[in-house]
Amino acid sequence: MIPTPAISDTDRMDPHLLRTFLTVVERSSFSTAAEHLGYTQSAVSQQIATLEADLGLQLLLRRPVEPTEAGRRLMEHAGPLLLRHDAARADVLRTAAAPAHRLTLAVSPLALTPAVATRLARARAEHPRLHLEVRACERREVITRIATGRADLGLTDGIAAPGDPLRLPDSGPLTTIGVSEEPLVVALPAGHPLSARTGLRLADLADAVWVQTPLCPLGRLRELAGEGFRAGLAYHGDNTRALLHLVAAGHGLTLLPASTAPGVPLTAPRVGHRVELVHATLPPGPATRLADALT
Amino acid sequence: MIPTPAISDTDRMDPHLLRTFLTVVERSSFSTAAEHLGYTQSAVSQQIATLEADLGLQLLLRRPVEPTEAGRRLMEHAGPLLLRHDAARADVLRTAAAPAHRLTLAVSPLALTPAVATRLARARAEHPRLHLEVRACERREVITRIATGRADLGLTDGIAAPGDPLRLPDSGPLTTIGVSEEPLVVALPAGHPLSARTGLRLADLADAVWVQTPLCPLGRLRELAGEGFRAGLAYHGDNTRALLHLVAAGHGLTLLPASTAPGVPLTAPRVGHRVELVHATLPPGPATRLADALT
DNA sequence: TCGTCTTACGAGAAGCGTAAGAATT
DNA sequence: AATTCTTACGCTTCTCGTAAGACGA
Repeated sequence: MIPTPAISDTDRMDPHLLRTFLTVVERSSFSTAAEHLGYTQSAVSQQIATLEADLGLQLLLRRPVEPTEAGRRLMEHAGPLLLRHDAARADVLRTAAAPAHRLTLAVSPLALTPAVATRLARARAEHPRLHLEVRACERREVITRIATGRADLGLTDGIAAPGDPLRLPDSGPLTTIGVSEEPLVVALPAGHPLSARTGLRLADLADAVWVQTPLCPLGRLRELAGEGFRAGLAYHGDNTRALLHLVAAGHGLTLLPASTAPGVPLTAPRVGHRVELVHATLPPGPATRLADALT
Repeated sequence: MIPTPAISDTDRMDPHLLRTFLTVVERSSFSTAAEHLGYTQSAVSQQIATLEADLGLQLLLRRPVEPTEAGRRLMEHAGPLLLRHDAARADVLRTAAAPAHRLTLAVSPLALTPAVATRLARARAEHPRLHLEVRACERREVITRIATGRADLGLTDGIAAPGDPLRLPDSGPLTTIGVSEEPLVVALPAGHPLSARTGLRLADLADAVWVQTPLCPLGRLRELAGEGFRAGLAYHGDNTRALLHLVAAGHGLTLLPASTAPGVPLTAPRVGHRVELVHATLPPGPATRLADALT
């Protein structure tokens, strides 16, 4: 057990220190982080020193800059903490914001499936006066944008067992509603041993080599189906066509929503592609109406 | 949408301001909060003013002190945020803590069922040199104690559909393992109309009047079974015998684990009582061994 | 008038930038 | 020698406490 003083130590470890720490670790550099944050190198150095003194632990190794064990632990907390922090701020400010007639919808790369696009068209038809702005972004950024008020609505997608909700990062009370589900298909190169199989099992998939890409995160597959899913080439873009080319060339397998990978016949067992609508507590007005229409 | 500056506004709204705000709202008083936190009334006043100026919103009405709409919104965020904050700190500090041979186990009032107590005895028998200290506390405090390092292990209980995990407040990465499940029984006074029923349905329960008590939170029942569950008398203690006396006297119904309410024959449909073991990432040592033995 | 919150003001601390100093490559 | 982090030092800003003021009950 860790001894704790009367009420709480809490009142150190300020957000700006955590943000600086996070930036330093991400960039592996005090000076670059300082530039990025608008501080001097000196200030960053002092902030890290304050943090380390406060906790009584070394958080970073210098030259090269790299987190220690304790630093890695703090890393895991700092991100979510700052997200919740920004989310709280945005949520409070939302109470005072005037209902806008221009709505921003953040969408992750694979969220705009044909079914979802159709639904969106129908919803817009019901509210013709509404200016809707769609902004594509990374999957995790959808949540961030909603939480921090940089988008009013969001569409995220992910892999889940049919009927199950997605596991989204925690940023306070967000409403999520399932909008669409469809099968996932297994993309593999011509002549791959699995393409001959008829009864496909999860274990077969786990033994293969997979392209490592945010479009089909291997970590999530392991969560759902146990270990395995060896990582091959990493692809960091959001272009499914390019991804399929990589698969065809034998760099590894991947899973994609059936509608995104036409002509791929092999359905993945036990898992599907799910799209969810995400939003914070909406002010009554066009945002609410659009959200309702989408559901 | 809310306009956002370059990187982030985050670096205001410091933890200590949130803590002060929370305390002021809880106590509905600046002066009492100040005393409790070890500040002057003046300091608290200034802190609240800072917070309000930063957000550009009034958070509190004065005389009587009461949160505004925005204030209530901030309230909902402040608690969880501070919990995560303390949890992060404690988790980092744990990396450096020496493995202790005295373990503290926090338990909620209904967590120590006969089955769990037996299990605990067996686990202790496997590790005879271990000093174990059991600390009873409120249900939500179990999580707080674990997260902030004021306990090494915890046992919480709650109501859940059979097989489902409990819904615990978010305070970062905690490990939870189901330890025991048993039926819930419906305690009701002699001669109550429901006692004659044989096929009991949830809807019947929702129509009745219930004793409002942390031992059987009505909010949780509504989450699981829809609205209804009218609140009767409120009982704030943790004494199940006293609670059963209140039920017998007709103040309302309640649900209790079968082993806690001997002689009550009526099993609640669709929901059960579940006990979970909770802990943070444990240092290798006695804590880990005990946790394993409990599972 | 009493209790309670706000405001004014001064003392101390904290935080940042400049600039010089180490340490590593 | 160049780069990068740390330290010294001064300045500014912040924050708190004391004390006086305002506002309600």
